[in-house]
Amino acid sequence: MPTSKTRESGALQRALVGKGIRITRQRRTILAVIETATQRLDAAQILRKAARTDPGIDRATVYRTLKLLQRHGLVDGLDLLHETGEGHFYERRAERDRPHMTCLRCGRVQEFGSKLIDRTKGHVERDCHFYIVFARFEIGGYCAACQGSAAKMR
Amino acid sequence: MPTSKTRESGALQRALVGKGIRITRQRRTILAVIETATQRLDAAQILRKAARTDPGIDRATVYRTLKLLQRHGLVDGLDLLHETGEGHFYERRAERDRPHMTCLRCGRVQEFGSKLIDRTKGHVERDCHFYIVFARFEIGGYCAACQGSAAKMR
DNA sequence: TTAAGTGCAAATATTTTGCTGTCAC
DNA sequence: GTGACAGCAAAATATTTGCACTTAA
Repeated sequence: MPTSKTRESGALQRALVGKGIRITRQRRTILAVIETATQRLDAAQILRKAARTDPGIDRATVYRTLKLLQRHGLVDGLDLLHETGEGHFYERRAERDRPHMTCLRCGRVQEFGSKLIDRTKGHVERDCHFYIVFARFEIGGYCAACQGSAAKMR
Repeated sequence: MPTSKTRESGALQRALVGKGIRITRQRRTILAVIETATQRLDAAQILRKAARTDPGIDRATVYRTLKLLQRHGLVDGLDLLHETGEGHFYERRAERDRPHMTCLRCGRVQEFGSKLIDRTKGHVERDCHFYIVFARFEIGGYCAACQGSAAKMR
């Protein structure tokens, strides 16, 4: 499964340092788990992976760290936002803030930029008096290469 | 509970009947709660609201009904890419394909329509040769009523 | 009638919290 | 040195399950 967009390693940690937040060994471990994750993880999975690096790490520390990251907008607690309704999963936030389209057949993800999206956001802020914290535009379908070979869509 | 936008009432129930699933008083109550909800509800909220109509209703029944609805794709539905466990929040499935904004403080969801979104989709289809199956545009932030009182995080 | 559904209570699972000793800065 | 943090254990929440009794179809 594709999509290997290199992420700036250590970005989360730098963000925390930039906010004057103390970095501990445990936090470093947890951040690394989240940064290198290839899929969304729930708290238990994060704990399990973190424990491979740091066996003594405690669940409470994981929960507290996730909450910290959420407060600072560095991860999305999907149970907060429920974008999927699935709940209690965590992932880095940045990835989803960029508009992207996912091919339902080959799984490839492409980003796209469009001024229209910014205009839409401006429109919402102005007309609805809504203060936007984040916006996601997500498209699913079939990419050029997969069209034609794409049979059914659920 | 006034829903400004009238949704076809009883649609969930009809869907279940259509699938040959038995309708009980408790299920009818729960479906009504979900259908008339103006925001996303978690299991406890659904239970509380359902209990106003049917005081004896049990949490286990709520959980079992939610699971049933999920299995049949009537609530929450699946996420597009990673399907997984269960969740904390539930909503009618149809809502999510429409552009909406969620207030991070009060949890209220408002839909909005914008021609700009359709234009963006057209743009993607044309320029990227991408066949769109679904598109979601989701905004999180603070609604007019919650602004100001929302400053704090910690 | 009778399989499916409900309530109840107890079992699990998940998340939070109070406290104390420790470590990052 | 000191205030923030981690670990531990216990509490608070949330969800699931076994079983006997009901009920929709």
